[in-house]
Amino acid sequence: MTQDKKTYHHGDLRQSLLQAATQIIRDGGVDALSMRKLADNVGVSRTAPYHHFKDKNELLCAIAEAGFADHIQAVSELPQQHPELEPRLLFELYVLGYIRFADANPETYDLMFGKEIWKLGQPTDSLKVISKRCFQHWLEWIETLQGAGILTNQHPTLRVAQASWATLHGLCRLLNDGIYVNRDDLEEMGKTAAAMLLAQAVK
Amino acid sequence: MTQDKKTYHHGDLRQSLLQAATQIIRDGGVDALSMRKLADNVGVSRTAPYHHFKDKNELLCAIAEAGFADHIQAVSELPQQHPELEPRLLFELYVLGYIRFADANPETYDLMFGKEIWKLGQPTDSLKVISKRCFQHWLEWIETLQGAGILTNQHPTLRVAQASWATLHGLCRLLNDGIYVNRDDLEEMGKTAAAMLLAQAVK
DNA sequence: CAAGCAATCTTGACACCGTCAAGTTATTAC
DNA sequence: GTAATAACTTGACGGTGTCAAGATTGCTTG
Repeated sequence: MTQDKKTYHHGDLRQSLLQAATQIIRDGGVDALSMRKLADNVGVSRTAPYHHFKDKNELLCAIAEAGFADHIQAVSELPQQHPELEPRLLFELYVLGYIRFADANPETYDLMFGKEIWKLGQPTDSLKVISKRCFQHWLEWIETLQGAGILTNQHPTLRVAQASWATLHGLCRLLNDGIYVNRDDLEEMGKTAAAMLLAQAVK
Repeated sequence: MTQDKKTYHHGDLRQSLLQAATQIIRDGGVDALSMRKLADNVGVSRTAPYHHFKDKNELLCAIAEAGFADHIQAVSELPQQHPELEPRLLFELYVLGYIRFADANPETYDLMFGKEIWKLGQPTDSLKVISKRCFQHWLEWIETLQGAGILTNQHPTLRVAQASWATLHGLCRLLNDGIYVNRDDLEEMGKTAAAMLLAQAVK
């Protein structure tokens, strides 16, 4: 896969690195990504990437950031794409969309919400910002649904948002990590989860 | 920390390894555990551990297994310790117990339900058995609660069990991985989650 | 257009890691 | 007591992230 060098200066190394890294991760998981292999893959020396990313952590943050951007965009489009849908169905669609994203990009999802970055590494400032924006988005929607009376009002918005997010997140993790939840159950699980969250509102 | 060797044969290396490994993990996380440091820590050569565990994966499985045993025992004791409690409160206690366990032993929890073993490594047969038993336990309880009418009957027991587990698991992961859920919110979060799951039953 | 400076990329080195192969020592079984 | 076996050792291999120092190039300013 090593491509022969043409010029001393690569030209657009940063972008090439991100692209190649994303591909490697998609193929073999985060653990398949090493700075050396990545560099070799792009056709530069082992330490060349360090001129564009302080360290591996920063590279991973950049990938996660792109993931958040994708996620936010996909989610933002939903209401506009289905303006006729009533809130409950839209909510279900959102839930399914969330789960499908995690299923389709398990490694990116892992990076976005995993301990690799948040606990072990140290999230970039820009990553912090965009991840917060992602949750904020959810929070606002939960508030809307609470207002519309289809989500419980008995708990603060923040709590409901956290709890519901946890449900989706937990589902995705169980699925992606390969324990307790089977891939075939995905769609049904998503609908069950959505229904259970919504059932809440009935007083 | 290296202790000087006394005899060529250690005597009870397997146990010592497990103990030391658990300690290392508790202190510095799973990533702080290396076979070499572990061996050094116990006072044997680098490859001595390999006579008791096929590889690192098997060691980790053994630790996770012990974690499951602890968890199952703690949970099994609950109903006996509080026989007077009504199911709803018992449920809340269970939820809080679950979360507290994850909070008190984040690294073990990670090992028990994380991809390190289930996705990347390969779970030991005995680990598979005990983890299944753990979930089975939960499943049976959910069934009981469904029977008592304090958990929804609108979805199959398996689905409800998966969804509720996912909620707890997701909460613990967000907390332990350091994203979206703060450690100070723990108790309140647990109660909210328990309440949201139970609110379900109201028809 | 030339000179110098900064950005980019290189090789070399270091300290780790998991684990295989082959040799050594102690314990156990006959 | 001797043979087999389990427990443990050192040596080695290929892999990792990343620091330091040097080479090459492109850009800026005079």
